[in-house]
Amino acid sequence: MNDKVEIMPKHRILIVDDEAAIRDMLSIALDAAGFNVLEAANAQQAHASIIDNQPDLVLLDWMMPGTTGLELLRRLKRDELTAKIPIIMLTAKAEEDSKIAGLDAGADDYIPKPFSPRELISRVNAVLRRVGREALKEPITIGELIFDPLGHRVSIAGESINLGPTEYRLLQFFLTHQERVYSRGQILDYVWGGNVYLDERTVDVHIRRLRKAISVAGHENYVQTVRGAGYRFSAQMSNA
Amino acid sequence: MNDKVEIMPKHRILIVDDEAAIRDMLSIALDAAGFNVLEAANAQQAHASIIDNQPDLVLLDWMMPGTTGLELLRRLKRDELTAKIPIIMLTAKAEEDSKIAGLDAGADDYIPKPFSPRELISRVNAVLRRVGREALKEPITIGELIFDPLGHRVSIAGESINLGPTEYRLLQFFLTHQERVYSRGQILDYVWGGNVYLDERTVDVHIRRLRKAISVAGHENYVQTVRGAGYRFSAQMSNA
DNA sequence: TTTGCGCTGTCATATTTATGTCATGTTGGG
DNA sequence: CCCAACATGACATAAATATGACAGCGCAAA
Repeated sequence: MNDKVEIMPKHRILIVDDEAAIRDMLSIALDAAGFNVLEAANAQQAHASIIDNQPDLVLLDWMMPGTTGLELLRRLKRDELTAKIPIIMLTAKAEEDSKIAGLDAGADDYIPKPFSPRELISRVNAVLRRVGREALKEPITIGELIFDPLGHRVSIAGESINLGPTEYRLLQFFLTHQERVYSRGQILDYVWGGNVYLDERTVDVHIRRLRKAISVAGHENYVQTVRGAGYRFSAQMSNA
Repeated sequence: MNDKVEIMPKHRILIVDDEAAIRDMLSIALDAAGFNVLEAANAQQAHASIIDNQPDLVLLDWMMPGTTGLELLRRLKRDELTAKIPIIMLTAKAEEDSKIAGLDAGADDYIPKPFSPRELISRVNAVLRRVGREALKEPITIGELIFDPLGHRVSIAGESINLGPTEYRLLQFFLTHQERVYSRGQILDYVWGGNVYLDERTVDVHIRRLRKAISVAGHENYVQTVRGAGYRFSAQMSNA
């Protein structure tokens, strides 16, 4: 058997609420429950933080000055890159309407105020468990290449492939964003995380390492160079 | 200097409202803002006008006798041909319900009555801008040729075509400006960018490279030479 | 604590690809 | 039939990317 003693990395939770008091309350409760807490006071901050920090879950207040929670929710769900981040709406309105509209727009759960910290934590965990299962569910197969998120393993034609952490994330990113060109800057943002300052050429090097790793058979040209634009992962071989 | 006097074609806006007074008010405001205005007094007229005139945007009253705005909205969004036309709902109901239902059904924005002409114009422009941006990401298909901006890929009959960055931009320019002649100077400006000094003959060379690249089958004469004037991209083959 | 090893990011250098210009061949209209 | 306009292939150069090497770092085993 394998070493399953892996430490679960702390989940990052972003709290979006215009009232500092509520943010503090939530923050304390979530922190005590072992989460990593981020905060934003409005939709703009929230959006920036989501791009930068890629939180695992967003707690989103329904009513906010300026862009409302619902609008932000829709915007997030419209963008492919943020669409899969689970959202829990918080609302003081006890009406069914809000609940339905929120869920329709893609919220994963809905917590009416007032709520107890216990209930909050329980719902958060429930949503994380659910989406966790879904996100990690099926391995991604492409030709002979199998990417198994559960086992954190990549194999080609049965042979297990050795990838460094960065190459693993890079491959995961590509597999979940196929047939589309990404600039080096974008790749740095999505694979390395928002606020790193790195030479863009670093991407080239990791691309090369990834290519080398998966080039066991003839599986090289999945990762394609698009001159002047960036890189693209494509299942459809570009040759005849 | 060059002839940069390109005329922005007026956007066509369809107003759908059963009250003539409101139609007039909207019409005047939109006309003053430089839009081309169409009108319809009920859902049937509206539907016919949308099919016939392909407006760039529809202003749709929520409450109308007979088929309501919401029903028309749903119908339009169901039909592939009209699904992409942006719709702004107008409503007297200030309730969240309407807003949510409208947005859920696919409306692009929602303006509660009463509203100022200024707000109307601003929202219309905002929606048109957003839709315009999104349109840039849509693949362009012309015969067997597919131009996919997101994948940064051009293919003919399924086969991927190899283009240099400049040829790619040149093709993109032509695809978004079809059926019109552009001088070499104009093409230099649009494709190379304003401040380059290059021999105009350079355009010829790139035109040739583009032609060669897309001439896999018989797809050559999309790019047509107009003696003494420049070049034109035309989908309708000019043979025979 | 020390040692060793795998990972990373950065360079300098090699390799590939794209670009603009030129010389020369073709074409079309008057 | 002639001339101006356009097409084409070749080429030197510039630009972008690939590659191999390397040193610092963190972590885990000894």
